[in-house]
Amino acid sequence: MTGATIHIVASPESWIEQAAVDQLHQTARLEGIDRIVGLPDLHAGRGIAVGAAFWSPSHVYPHLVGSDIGCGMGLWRCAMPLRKLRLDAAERKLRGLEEPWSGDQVARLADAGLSRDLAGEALGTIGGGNHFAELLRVETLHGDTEVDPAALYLMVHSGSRGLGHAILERHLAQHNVAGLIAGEEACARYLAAHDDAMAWAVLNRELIAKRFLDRLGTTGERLLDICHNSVTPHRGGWLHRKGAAPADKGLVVIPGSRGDMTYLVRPRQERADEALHSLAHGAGRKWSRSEAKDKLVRRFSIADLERTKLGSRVICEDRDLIYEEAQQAYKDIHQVVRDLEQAGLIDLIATLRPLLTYKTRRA
DNA sequence: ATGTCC
Repeated sequence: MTGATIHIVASPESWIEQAAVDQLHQTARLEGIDRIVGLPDLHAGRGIAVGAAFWSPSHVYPHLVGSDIGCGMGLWRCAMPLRKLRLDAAERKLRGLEEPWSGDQVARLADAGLSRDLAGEALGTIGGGNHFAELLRVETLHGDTEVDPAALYLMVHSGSRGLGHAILERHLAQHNVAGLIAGEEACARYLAAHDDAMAWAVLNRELIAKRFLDRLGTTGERLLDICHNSVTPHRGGWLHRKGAAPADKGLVVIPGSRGDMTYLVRPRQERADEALHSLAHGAGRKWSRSEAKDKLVRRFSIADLERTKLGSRVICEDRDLIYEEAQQAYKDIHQVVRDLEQAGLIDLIATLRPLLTYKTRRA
């Protein structure tokens, strides 16, 4: 009945909070959950640990995916070379990304195979929490790679905004946290809505990147887009990823906190199954939002946090949010990536340095 | 996380 195996990918040097491990054990009791993997960025969430993958041969559990269905990372190589970037000018030009996108939503939705009913004010906007759009440059190349060190890069972290939230709310109102049986109609309905939210989130990141690059007077080429909140068919069952990047969808970016490095990595396949074909999706929280605010508000001014230890800039005019999302609230990304490397799950391609992060101009 | 809760 409670036979799920739990495997945590983390070296003894990595600190994993007990509350998160306890949450994995709670989730292991759900009917039909066979295997659980915690990644090195594992941390406690609201009931469900973040940085984990859950496999079931028989059940789909929407609350294991959470409300931000399709949330993930996109990475673009900008047409504008790094040497042309003027940070002061860029900072002035970057504003208004919270406003609704005035382009042809219906056409873009149709291209993505989505109904015009999914148009709305949130499409093309970053949102709150840990979401951002960030300019980066190559810090280090690891071995032979086609990554261009003279290029400027844009990374976008966002999701399905109110759409995924509404899909989960609708499910919970009917079923609470009971699982859906694969093959039954209610399950198919959820999965159809989930897949729409995933496609919507991919389009959202695309539009955010387009708007961001428009303001800088340039264009970009998308190098990758990966979702870290999803449930997908896997080996005859269902693989839920809650803050876990897929290791079977090509290159992956693993972002540090704003103010630390981001890694571009290539998943290795030999031992991928041990980690349920999943990778860490970032540094992982060390402190909850409220802890971060309490600890940091006495030590740092807003101006302090608008410049990071790497000298990058953070545009975040929401003063609660800039404390909640400060780099100090996150674990060490270098250790997280070392753990994945040691576990034989990745090869490093490049380390990317943040230059400017846009979160919100909404005060 | 949230066309977000006070």
